[in-house]
Amino acid sequence: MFQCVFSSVLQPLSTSCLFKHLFYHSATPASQKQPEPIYSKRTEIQRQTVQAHSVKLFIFSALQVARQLLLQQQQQQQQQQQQVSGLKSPKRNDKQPALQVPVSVAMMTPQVITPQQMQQILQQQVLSPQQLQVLLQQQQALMLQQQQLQEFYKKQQEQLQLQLLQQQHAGKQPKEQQQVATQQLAFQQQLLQMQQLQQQHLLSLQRQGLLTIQPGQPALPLQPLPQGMIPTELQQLWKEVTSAHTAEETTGNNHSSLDLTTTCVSSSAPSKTSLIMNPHASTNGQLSVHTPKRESMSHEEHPHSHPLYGHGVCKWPGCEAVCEDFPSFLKHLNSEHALDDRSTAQCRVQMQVVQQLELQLAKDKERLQAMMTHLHVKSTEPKAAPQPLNLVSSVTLSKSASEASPQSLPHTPTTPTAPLTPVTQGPSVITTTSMHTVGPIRRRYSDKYNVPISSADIAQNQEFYKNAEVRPPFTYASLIRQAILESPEKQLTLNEIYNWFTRMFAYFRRNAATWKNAVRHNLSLHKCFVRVENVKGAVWTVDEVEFQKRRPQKISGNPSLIKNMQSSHAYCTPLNAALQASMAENSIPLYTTASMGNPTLGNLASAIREELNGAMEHTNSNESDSSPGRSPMQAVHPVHVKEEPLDPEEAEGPLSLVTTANHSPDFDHDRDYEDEAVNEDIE
DNA sequence: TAACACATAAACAGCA
DNA sequence: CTGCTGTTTATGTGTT
Repeated sequence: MFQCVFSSVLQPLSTSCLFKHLFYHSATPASQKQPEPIYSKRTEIQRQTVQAHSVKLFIFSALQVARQLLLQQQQQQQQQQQQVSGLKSPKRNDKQPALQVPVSVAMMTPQVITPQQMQQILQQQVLSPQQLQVLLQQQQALMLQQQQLQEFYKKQQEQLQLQLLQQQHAGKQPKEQQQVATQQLAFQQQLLQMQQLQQQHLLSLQRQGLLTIQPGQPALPLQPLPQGMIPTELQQLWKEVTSAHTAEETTGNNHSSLDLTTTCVSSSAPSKTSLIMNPHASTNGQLSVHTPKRESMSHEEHPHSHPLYGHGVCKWPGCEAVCEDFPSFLKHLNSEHALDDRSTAQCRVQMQVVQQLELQLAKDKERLQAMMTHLHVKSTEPKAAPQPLNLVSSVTLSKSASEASPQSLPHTPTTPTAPLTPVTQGPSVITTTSMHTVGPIRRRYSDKYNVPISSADIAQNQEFYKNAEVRPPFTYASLIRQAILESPEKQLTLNEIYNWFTRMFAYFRRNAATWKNAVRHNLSLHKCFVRVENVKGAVWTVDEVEFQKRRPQKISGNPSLIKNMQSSHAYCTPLNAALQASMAENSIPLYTTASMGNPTLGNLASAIREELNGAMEHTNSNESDSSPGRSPMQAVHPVHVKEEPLDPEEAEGPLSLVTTANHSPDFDHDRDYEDEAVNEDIE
């Protein structure tokens, strides 16, 4: 369960409802402005962590030259002192007596060799002087790390104190604590990663035989951060620390021998957090070759490669503000996408989208593997580039992989918003939120090769297309038909079709003029769309006969596949079941009849049946020259034939299957339906 | 290369 | 006049 954190709403939400709910907040103005965008802050967090790490190693490298065995005693003394003082900075104890946020001592405990262990090692006399030196050097590095951590944490404590006081005066609402829980998690994760890094070092020492840990000694006291920290303060802390570490960056940036990204991904940390921390890591589970530091530096050196900026347009989800240059984009980013309720919620939505995509990708990969195994096809799935999920994507991959695969990295300068880019719809349709879907670029492919699958694809990726600004790989005609068929009365006004587009596809929430024009154009152009005059206006219906007529060219290849489909004697029910199973398996929350007031699944299933029938019908006609005009809907999906005279030019005799049922005088029902759907969405 | 399907842009008309 | 709706034409791209 989630809770909507918008200022006007505090509403418990399920995961699926959250998407819908948040969408209707998209117009909510930013309630408060803070200077730093979330993504930048995350990047800063990563960068600072790595930088701190690098600096520590650099300092250590400089120091180690002068260190000799004499350091043993000093180090032991140092450790003993720390143990006595509870490993807390004395200054912090002095400064934070009352309001100090509890800090886990264990978290601050370095994974260093205890004096007992050191003594043990020395007593064992099993180490050569060189080994001892190495050990001591490593130990020293850890000590430095630890000191850095302590200082860092102390600084945070101080800042936190200040922020607490400020907040008490400002009287901020407590729900803000939830709004930036993501940042808190990220911060905790970074600290945990630091710990794990130390842990890895310790383990490596163990592997080298340089260190033996006593059985009773907890080797890996990994403990989470206390939950007492207030995220808003952490934001400020990070900012402070960021500025404080800027000097270090200039000195230590050449010594980043340790990459926290590795720790980030290889650790058992939840991938969710990993994604938060490293948006550039491939969601495919592959490691990004870019360290966070390089990433942020690249942003500084090549500002136009900002993942949220491209083609002069802000790429923030749901935003398409035109920014002429990068500074204006930064200004826009800071002003419009500051750390406020909306941005945080959008960020969460994005996280959910990515999570869902990952889940789906994993499952579909598994499925693909099983299919390939079953079909005895050698798996050509490369491990370097994520493959598209569906067959539609696979079809397009051969053509578009070279240009689209870089889209899996947000670094690419090419950016979404195809309609804004007049050149092609090729790589531009992929957004940073849709790294997996490299494929569905050319809608016509899907329409031509996989019409039966496309509807299932719509259903299967419904949530995806609703939230990710990816161009759906379906033609306008298919989408319009889908919209009309999903309506309870199989008829929609133009405006309702518009609403369906925007509701079902995030992609169509921008560049309205373009796609609306295309919708109108398609409605007028294709005979399969029939305009029906009504008392209160005109509605559009689908003439299935005409729609099927334009099908023969669509499924042109792979007759064996179609034959296989035909051979399935009762394909409808299994398909429907498979569809539902697939949805359930992928844990994709779907509209249900109950939640939508709109039997989407049923309509989709019937649409699939229809399209399958249509495909096979035309295959039959191709093969056996059977009558092409007969609509499969007559057998599978009977509809009510309205006798009311239609447009005489469009009506095609008694076979016209225009679904104009229930033309009640009170035609406001359709508008009500829209509103109902919206309400259902919110709930 | 031609035919076709499709997307996109745009002009235009009718109407509220 | 403006905006919406609907029609039509032109153009470019990709596929067969």
